[in-house]
Amino acid sequence: MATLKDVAREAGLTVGTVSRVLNNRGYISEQTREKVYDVMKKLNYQPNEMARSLSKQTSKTIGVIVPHIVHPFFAKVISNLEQAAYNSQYRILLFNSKGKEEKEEEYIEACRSNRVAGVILCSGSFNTEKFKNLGFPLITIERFLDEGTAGIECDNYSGGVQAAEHLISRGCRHLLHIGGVNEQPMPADSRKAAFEDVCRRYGTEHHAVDPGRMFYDEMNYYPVIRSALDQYPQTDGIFASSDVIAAQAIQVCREKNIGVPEQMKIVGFDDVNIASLTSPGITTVRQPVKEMTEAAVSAVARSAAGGMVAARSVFPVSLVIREST
Amino acid sequence: MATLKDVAREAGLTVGTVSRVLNNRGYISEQTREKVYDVMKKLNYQPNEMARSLSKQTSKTIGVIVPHIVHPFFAKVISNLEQAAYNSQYRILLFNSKGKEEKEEEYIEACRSNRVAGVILCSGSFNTEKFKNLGFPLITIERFLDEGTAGIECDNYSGGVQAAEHLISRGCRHLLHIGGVNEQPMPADSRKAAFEDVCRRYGTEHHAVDPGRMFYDEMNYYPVIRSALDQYPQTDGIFASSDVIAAQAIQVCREKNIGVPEQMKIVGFDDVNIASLTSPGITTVRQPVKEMTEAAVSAVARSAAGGMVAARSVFPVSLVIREST
DNA sequence: GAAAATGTGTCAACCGTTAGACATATCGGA
DNA sequence: TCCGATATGTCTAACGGTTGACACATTTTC
Repeated sequence: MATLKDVAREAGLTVGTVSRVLNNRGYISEQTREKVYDVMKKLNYQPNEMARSLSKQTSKTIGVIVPHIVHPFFAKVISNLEQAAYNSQYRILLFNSKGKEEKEEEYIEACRSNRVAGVILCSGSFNTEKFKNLGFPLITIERFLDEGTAGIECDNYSGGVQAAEHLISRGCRHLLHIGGVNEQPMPADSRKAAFEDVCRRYGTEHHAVDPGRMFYDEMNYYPVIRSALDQYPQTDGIFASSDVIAAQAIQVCREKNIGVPEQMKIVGFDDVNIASLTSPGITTVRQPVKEMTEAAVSAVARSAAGGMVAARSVFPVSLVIREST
Repeated sequence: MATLKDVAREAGLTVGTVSRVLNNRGYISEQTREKVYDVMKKLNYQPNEMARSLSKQTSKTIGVIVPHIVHPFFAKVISNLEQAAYNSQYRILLFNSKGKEEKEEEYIEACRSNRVAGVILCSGSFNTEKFKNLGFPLITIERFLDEGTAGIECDNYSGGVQAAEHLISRGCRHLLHIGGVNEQPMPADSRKAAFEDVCRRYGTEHHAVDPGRMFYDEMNYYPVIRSALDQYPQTDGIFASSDVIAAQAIQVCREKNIGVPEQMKIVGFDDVNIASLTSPGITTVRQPVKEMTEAAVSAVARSAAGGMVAARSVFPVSLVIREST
């Protein structure tokens, strides 16, 4: 593959000069500039990012670590991160930790080896010691981390409040919360806390169940939902902590001949596209994923440029009302 | 961040020696080896992959270009590629072309700049000129490309045959095929061809509809499905070219009070996890994504090592019978 | 007991690019 | 006339690692 040196030779210049036109450094005559561009095109030259990064001591790559790729929420996060990265001329190196701490650490090390500009961590493990002195910013999305440079979350508590109040205002009197899969404290826990606070405030009967970690990979929440509905048969409103769970709750209701929304109202969380594709469409708490991922990428960019970033950013959520309530 | 030089100094050796223990090259005494490892741990040393790649003239990174991240099939492909890459010590640089040719080309150039070991292309555009003389292997998944080093597909034709014969053997007499989103010729087209061949052979009445590209991003096939069922009301069997479409077809049937599988039998394609999570579960043609992605990664690895790889590999599919038929 | 094989380690060139130091040359102004 | 600003370009030391060439012991083999 052609190198700067080849371009320089072909253009009758030195590498220094060519590098200057490439990086818009110093003074270069229009004539020289054009000459260089011509030759680059002719030789089908592409700068070697490795060499560039090595020399500049920083790369245009962002490490993204997620616990799951197939789950719609994370797929949406990844997709939006890719878009945001692209807009800022970054690339993403994708890692799937599968929620395992060892893999997460291993991937952080891989990022370090690749001298990424920063890491965006959406994963759920916990070993905070390993995250010190990494040499690059560590941005988290929906995840607590003292050592992180910046934490980005949605307003989970407000989301929980909106969901619960909505169900109550729709006439539900026996509420059920179905939680996520996390074992460690997560920002998302506030959803449940808010739900319980609201129920207590209104004096509404409520229960909560939590799928264990075992369901994480498979996204199969049916057993929990079925057993929860068997245990609390009078339930007339469900607040599910994700749209995937909500979608499955709809199916379970169908099995049991419980009409949604007539006999059972269901609110999800996230607003991923299955929420609008089920029937009935799912009323859900929308996370502004686009804004959150843009904030994450721009935090990396700013931090890489030596700038300051907010230690914690909380994005507002909004209730999207569809047919399930 | 600590460098090889730091490690060497601290261990009282030269960089050459330290590099040797790192790469298991030449003879090194157990004592020296241990000393080096101790110092590396002490200094929290991580080799600089940039420098390494630059020197070795090859990287441990694979570029992955997909047209969609949120679509369950591609999410599954990405997830499996990441796993396969991890197993072979590769990392993946993820790009979302959104099916746009310009972006695809841009991303191929980005891969070239990053001196990837190879590119795995699942995207759908067409400009074959640009893909010549890249300097690295170009592996495609479910995609035709003359210039590619290797093409990996599933046996789409056989899948179509199995789906159609299954529907007919279950007693369907008025079949409908709902196609995918591609505008250009794709391996997946054989699904439809097979379906039509089988129907003709059995003398079964059949029709086919194709969603345009417009549905690509949104994965919203409802309008096509609804209008197809309005147009062909006697339909009693659907072969959908993806599980996402099949899942939506089930919903449409529910809307229209058509019992699945009693009045309408539905077969999907891919076997992504929504297929087993809908109710009824979707009978579908299973693509061996794990094997296909492993083949793709190992093709990159082998090709990077100067080896030969099959120009075209076709993987067998199998019918997974669930409740929708 | 010399040649060959096995160990152990050093040295320096090279990978492709960047960027600061350093020539020159031109030109307007004091 | 000399000075500093403006333009244009060259040279070379990094960046962090790899690797072949080479030096020197020590052991084995015939």
